[in-house]
Amino acid sequence: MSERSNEILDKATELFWEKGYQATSMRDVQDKLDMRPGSLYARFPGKSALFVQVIQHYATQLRARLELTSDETELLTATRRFLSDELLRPPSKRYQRQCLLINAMAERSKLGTDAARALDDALTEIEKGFTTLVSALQSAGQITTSVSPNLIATWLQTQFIGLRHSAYRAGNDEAIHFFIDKLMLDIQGQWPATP
Amino acid sequence: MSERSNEILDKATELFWEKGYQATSMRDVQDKLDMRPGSLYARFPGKSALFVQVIQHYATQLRARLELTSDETELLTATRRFLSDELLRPPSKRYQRQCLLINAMAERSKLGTDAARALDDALTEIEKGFTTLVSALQSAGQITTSVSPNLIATWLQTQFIGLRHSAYRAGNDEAIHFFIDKLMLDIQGQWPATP
DNA sequence: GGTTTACTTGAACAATTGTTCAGGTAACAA
DNA sequence: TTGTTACCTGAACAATTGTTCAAGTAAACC
Repeated sequence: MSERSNEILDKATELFWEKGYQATSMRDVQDKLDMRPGSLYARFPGKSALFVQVIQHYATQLRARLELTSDETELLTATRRFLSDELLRPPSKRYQRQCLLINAMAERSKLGTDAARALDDALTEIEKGFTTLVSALQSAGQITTSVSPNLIATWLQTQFIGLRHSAYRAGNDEAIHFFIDKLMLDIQGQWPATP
Repeated sequence: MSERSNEILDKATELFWEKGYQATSMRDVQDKLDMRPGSLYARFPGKSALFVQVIQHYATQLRARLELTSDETELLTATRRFLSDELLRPPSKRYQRQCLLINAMAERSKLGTDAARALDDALTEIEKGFTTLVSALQSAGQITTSVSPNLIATWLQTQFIGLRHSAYRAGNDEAIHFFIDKLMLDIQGQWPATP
């Protein structure tokens, strides 16, 4: 992957993240990079293929951040810091508080089969990252082992999705801190009987 | 509002809900209703105005369901039933598991100022419904009063958003039941110090 | 020097979009 | 009957979309 291709991917990620898939035109991408259509199509076969690569890049990075969190020693503290970092993106990059993949899910019907597949794979990839974290927490004796790591991981991802929406909409960040605190209590709290 | 206009609104709601705002063309609406453009534009000034009405209709109905829930005597049971009903929409209407408004939020940048405003208002409207429910729960002594009803309502709405995404993606519904059980424990569980 | 390779340009295409409009129809009031 | 109102038809519009392509450029390799 050449330097230029990486630059294209980065700028395209910004656009797709901020505006969505359909709302981002190839001309938007061209303008942001000062490129002509032919140059862009020489590297990426089309809009859909470009989006697939953006999705994969995004999921790989997010999972990497989760794996990094799972390697720390103070796991609960690390978990809290991970959430804070993701949820409290500064005002200049507020759009990043929403999840690119969840945004894409809302437009799933207008994605080609390949992009829809890539989207599903990306969400599964991230779930794996959460599972690693949950397993680490269980091994360290920080949370219950009476519920399977996969199920807790899905629960955690669900919390994460809800919180990202909330963080995007929220007027001030105090409520977000409060919700993170609540989550830290809940994950250590009581769990229902496993189904 | 005439009978025909209501029919238009219903069909348009289905389309916008299932496919999203941009992905739904006025021709889609026309085809679904076997109408010609002029007939449609005689009743609704344009696509954006149609979407505004769909949003308002959607929010009004959802809030009404919350108010109804708040009127029951067994409030915790009613809350659980509300969640089950919303989250476990049958396979034929699976798209309804996602929230129309949250989907619309992902396309916010491509909405006109009027539609964006309507979207914000709709979300506020629903939050009011949650606040009513939480206040009722507090008055009945079912949950803590040490946290303001508004904050718990926002928390509950956050949970609801995450769960709807999860319910849409989930392969089987057992995990969803488990998450609802977990939510019912958490809402009665420990809460952080209020900010 | 000659040839290939990779990249660029800028115009153009076909399809789809939201919307408009001149003219038609049918019911109802005066 | 006459006029009004409300709705409808079907073709057409201008703009935007993703994408293609013939032609040019410039560095790399023989």
